Amino acid sequence: MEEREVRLAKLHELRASGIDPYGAVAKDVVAIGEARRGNDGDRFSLQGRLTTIRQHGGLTFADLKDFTGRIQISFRRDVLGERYEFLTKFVDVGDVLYVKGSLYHTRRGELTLDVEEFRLQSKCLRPLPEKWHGLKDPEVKYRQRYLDLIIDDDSRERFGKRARIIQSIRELLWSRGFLEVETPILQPIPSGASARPFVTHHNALDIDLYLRIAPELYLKRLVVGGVAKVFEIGKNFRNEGIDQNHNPEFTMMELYQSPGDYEDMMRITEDVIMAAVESAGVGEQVEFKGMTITFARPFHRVTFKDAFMEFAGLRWEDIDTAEKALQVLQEKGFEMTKTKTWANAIQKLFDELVQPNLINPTFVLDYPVELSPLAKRKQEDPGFVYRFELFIAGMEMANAFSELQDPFDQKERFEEQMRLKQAGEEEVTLMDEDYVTALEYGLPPTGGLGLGIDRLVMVLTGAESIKDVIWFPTLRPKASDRID
RNA sequence: GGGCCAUUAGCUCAAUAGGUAGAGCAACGGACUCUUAAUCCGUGGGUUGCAGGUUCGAGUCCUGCAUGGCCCA
Repeated sequence: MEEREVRLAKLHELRASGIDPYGAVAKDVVAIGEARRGNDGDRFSLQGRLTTIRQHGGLTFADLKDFTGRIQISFRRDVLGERYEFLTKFVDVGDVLYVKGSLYHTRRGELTLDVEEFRLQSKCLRPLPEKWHGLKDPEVKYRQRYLDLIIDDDSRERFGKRARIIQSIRELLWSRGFLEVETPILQPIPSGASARPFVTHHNALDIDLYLRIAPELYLKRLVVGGVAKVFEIGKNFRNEGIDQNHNPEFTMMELYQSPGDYEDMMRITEDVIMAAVESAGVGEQVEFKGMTITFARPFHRVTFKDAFMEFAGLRWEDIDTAEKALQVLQEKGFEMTKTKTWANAIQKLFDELVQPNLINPTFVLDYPVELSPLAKRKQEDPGFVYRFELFIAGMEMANAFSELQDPFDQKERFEEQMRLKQAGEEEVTLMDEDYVTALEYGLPPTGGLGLGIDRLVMVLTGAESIKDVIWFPTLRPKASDRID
């Protein structure tokens, strides 16, 4: 008889004897983490999942876990009487139990709750993965995250940290007077960034809508409307490949501040990152994929131009035209697949040669206008914009700029993007006329910032794959789970 | 999209050279009132990811497919 059938038989027997294997709600329970702070003699009611059972005749030890921790509990025949037989007959590893009792320390010194009353809160019908070796199959960990969370303490702590990091960012921004908002996820024009969108259809309106690739243009509309300090934490959706740093849906924080500029954004980026570091409970040095990352402000700053010399040994004069940049690309053995523009070439050179070397938090500033259709031109050098990106551990972590205010310049930048699209460029920032109209009403000087939450959590938890910090990462469904 | 690797009991893993699939944990029965990978005695458990092929014989070799991982584009 398979284990599931054994447990099912117990379930039926319980019901036959009038006991509900899915018990009534217990409203007096405290978190296990809280009970662990109690003293000998304190009485607590707990609810948690039984993860191991060690039976010794008339005495049974077991481990009870919830999201806040683990505690040992003990059952004694001389205390429980008939209930003790119920325990040995009907309770299995994996069951969710309600227990009530008092704390003591065992001879070996372990804090333990001696159970006086207990109740089955939910029968577990399937065997749990074995806790000794745990659950290793990454596919199962992602698909059945609940098993991963039950079994793997590291995973549970990692996701706890994720939640705390997000909370720390939210609290920091609230404390500084930023208003938290929600802007459309279903958008008629998926602009605000350059990425391929997901398409969907609204039946009543009979129009295609796109899942947002960025909330940017809507948040800036709010700034036009007078919401001077605003932020949003939420999902963006990009229809691209999946790898260790990319999931099709990922969590972004975007904020806008007016009056503000990219200098302000650098300061607030440091504030946000350092708050996250603190909330994650890691020191200022973090090990990540064999790299040692030091979080110390001020973060290193280097201009886009100078970064090529500092991190790749390339002189700007040797890559400042399409021809020269394409030639260097070829010399270094990289292919140009898309349109052969300077913007593409220089971006590729940066991605391949500079970015992997940006280990400690580094602000790269003053990007070419060709790469930044939404950022404000530098007054003294209009071919470049007041924009920076933050890199940590070779990953793009944040992107920010002084926002482009001029509606005519913005319109021209959009038009240039549409020309590139016509020329075959797949990823462009799409024209949004309604946004240009908003700018005509007047966007005050504004600094804007976008921060990739998942990647930050990766670095702060040592997770090598973005899938390990996303509760339910995108996977190809099994054939039986497709609706087609 | 291309390459490599993996897929065996509920979990973690074995299986010589192609010769009828094993272990630990979990489960089941029993002993045991301070264990924590509890211990001791005993028992059962497999569509070897799926579909074909080669062979007297396939977990093992070949082809295709599926899912995942890593690398590349």
